[in-house]
Amino acid sequence: MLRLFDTAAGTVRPFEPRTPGKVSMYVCGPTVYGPPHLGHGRFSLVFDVLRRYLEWSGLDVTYVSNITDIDDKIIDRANTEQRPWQEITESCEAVWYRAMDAIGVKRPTHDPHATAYVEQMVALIARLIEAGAAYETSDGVYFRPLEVGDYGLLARQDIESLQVGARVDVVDEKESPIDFALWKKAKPGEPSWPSPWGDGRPGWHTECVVMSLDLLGEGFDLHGGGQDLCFPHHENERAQAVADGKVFARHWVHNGFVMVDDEKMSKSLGNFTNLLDLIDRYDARAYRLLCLQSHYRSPIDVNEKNSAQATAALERYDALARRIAGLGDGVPPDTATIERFVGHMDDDLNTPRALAVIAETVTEINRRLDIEDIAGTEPLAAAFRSMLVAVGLTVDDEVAAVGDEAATLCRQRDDARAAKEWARADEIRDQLQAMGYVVEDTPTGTKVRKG
RNA sequence: GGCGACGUGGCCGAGUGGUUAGGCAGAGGCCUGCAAAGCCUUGCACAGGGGUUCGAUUCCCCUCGUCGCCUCCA
Repeated sequence: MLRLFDTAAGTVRPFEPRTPGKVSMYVCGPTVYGPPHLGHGRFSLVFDVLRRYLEWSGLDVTYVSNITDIDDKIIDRANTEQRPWQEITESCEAVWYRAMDAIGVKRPTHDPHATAYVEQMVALIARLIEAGAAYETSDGVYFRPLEVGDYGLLARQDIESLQVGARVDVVDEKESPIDFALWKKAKPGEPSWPSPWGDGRPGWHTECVVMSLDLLGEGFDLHGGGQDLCFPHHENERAQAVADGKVFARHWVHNGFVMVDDEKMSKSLGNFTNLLDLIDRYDARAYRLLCLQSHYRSPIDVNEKNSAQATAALERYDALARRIAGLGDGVPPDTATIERFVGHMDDDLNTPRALAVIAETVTEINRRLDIEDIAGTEPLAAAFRSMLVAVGLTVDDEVAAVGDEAATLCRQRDDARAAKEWARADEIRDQLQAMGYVVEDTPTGTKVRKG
């Protein structure tokens, strides 16, 4: 059984879905005002791995991840660029999904947009006012965290220290510095929606409360995001749900931060924090492998060296995939291997350990193939493929189609080698390498692939 | 000021009170016509100082260092 760290409990505990066999998870998605960065990439990959692993385990997963398309930053950008804000949100969303597709993140089951939920948000805010958890001021509606008994649960701080530490400017009409806006009354020129408190727009955190409960229902299984979302975002979502008398998420999962090399290095790295740049420079799978190589709750450092290392590691998987093409199809995966893998994955998603099992399996398969133990290889090959599916890693087992010219050279080289004309064979190899191919001799003749 | 995380061999990164993580890179060997791929072998590792213990990298305390959060950040 899967055990996961739960931020609210502060400890690893069993992950028990509300309905056996089904999992409902909500992962806070992007605010669409700019290109996705490495942090977006990490949380997307971490929760994609979790989702795939659950599905691989036979569970039916409903995965909801929102698109926040109402936000001050969107409005700012629209004003700065003199463009309609919808144009910004639409183009950013397109870029977002392009990046997600590139790194192999499955599309969510539902991707609710904040703009489609304004009415429900207004209704929630009205109920919160009625319940005494929120109050209207001249510029909006504010929430009173002090009304929520266990406020600070996710932040792991008590409410007093939150008040003492609050760095926000105290707005005159706010009762407490920790109160936050649920509704912002519109200023001239701002996009707005009607409400009992005048035209305006939703404030903070409300959209996720409404959308998660609408699509997943009360007491949904898991709510996730980056560690920076613990507070204030998730804390405030939870506070609103609690104040509304709702049972909210049963399990809170947060992934660690992404570090990029310090300023000294970043100069040479350029705009390295942009996810699209990373994909551009390295194998698109490399970032997933990097994320898998460290535990999801640890910080990871992304830099050129790590990315290059991950890319090199992928080649080993690809090489094996080519070697076992056609082997092990329809054969049950090796039980002992899968059990070890599952044991590590179930242990709070210990992907580094799980990856070690995969690496050991690769070695074992190669060893058996070296001695032509095909029968012994097949269950391991099946296990290898299965484990990759579980973590969402793809391998390239295609011997890439090569041009006619290269194919001809391969045949000529085979002829030369058969005739033991080594100088001629080496010459042709040099030629192929100059064309950008990696040349390998195999029992079935010269094989080339793009290096 | 408050809360929290972390410091492991050339690099990345798991883990454990006494026994091999794993990957990448390096060295040697096997295989190969030579390579490539693959396999085998190989590396005073656990920030520093105390303490508990028969024994600590692993538990406790302190120090140093790095980092995150404390209301609009994934």
